[in-house]
Amino acid sequence: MSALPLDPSEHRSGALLDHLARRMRLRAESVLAPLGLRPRHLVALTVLRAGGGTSQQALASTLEMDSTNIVGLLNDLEAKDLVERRRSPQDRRRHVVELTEDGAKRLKEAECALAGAEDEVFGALEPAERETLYELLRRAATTTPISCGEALIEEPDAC
Amino acid sequence: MSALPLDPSEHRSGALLDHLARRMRLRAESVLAPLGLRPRHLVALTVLRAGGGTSQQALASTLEMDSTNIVGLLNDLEAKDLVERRRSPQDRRRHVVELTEDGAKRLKEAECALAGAEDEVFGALEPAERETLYELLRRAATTTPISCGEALIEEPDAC
DNA sequence: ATAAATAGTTGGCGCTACACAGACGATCCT
DNA sequence: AGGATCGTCTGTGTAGCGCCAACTATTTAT
Repeated sequence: MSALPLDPSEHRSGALLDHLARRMRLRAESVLAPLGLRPRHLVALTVLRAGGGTSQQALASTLEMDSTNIVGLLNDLEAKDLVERRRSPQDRRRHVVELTEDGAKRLKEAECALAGAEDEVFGALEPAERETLYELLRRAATTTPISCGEALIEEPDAC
Repeated sequence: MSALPLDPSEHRSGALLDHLARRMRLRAESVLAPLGLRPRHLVALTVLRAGGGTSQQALASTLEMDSTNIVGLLNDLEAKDLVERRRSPQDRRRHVVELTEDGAKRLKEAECALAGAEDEVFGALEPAERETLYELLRRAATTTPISCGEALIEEPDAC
């Protein structure tokens, strides 16, 4: 298992990711509608659960969204008491955004409700494989991109 | 490997998938722009490469897009000679859509160009893990959802 | 042979997501 | 005091995309 002729040169996951995300999102939309949530809310809640209390601009950076649009997103979530905005004691300009208990519960409910949708999309994978997939995605998601200096150093562009 | 205490009950990949797909798409857009492509074109080309010659409505079903929008998508690709529409000899109403040589080449170029973007998004994963991820995504993507009767039979909704 | 169904195309309408820009209050840092 | 920063609000523009309707070419069913 050492000198595999592995040539991952063209094994780009981007398009597949896009494709599957779309499939999931389509299903998620209808499943989540009765819960008053949208896919994008789920993403925010998930990030919030993983990251704990973060400022809004940190959230904007993680979500890679414009901060002005984060406002509306959080307004939605706060109106439903799924999220709480508290002023930071250190810097009172900042809002520390945090998941409420209700938010965590609702997130869990939503995830539960999504089981069927995932069964459809990931039907080809066995439970253990899905778990592997989840783990890989989770790890990739919980690291801020570009943060390491890698991208700055090398840019070979030679495939 | 039987009675693992694995509890994947709340390990839903949907949100992570969405999140990472967004990150990739944002980067892909700028990387692909010089090639005259957009993320959605990449998805279509990828599906086409995997699936061989398919009718447009089959493509619409795979991509889970409205068939009227498939037309424009294919117009783009055909205008660039990346894709070919031929009438099916069996059923002359149908268009058999197929990747051209140029299309396959361009797709490969695009994938090559996306290497940097993936390095940013999947920086947390080692090459072998990325390969695993790719393989899981590929398998999940190359099976039509709902096609099996699974989803029709069971709908427990009890988590 | 005639009717009905199907594949693709075109055009238009409308909604949603989002980026972007401008202006504002509150607050921090010099 | 003055400038930078965080969050908020509002408005504008654009892109993706679903959906409806009409039309042609073709197949299939009666």
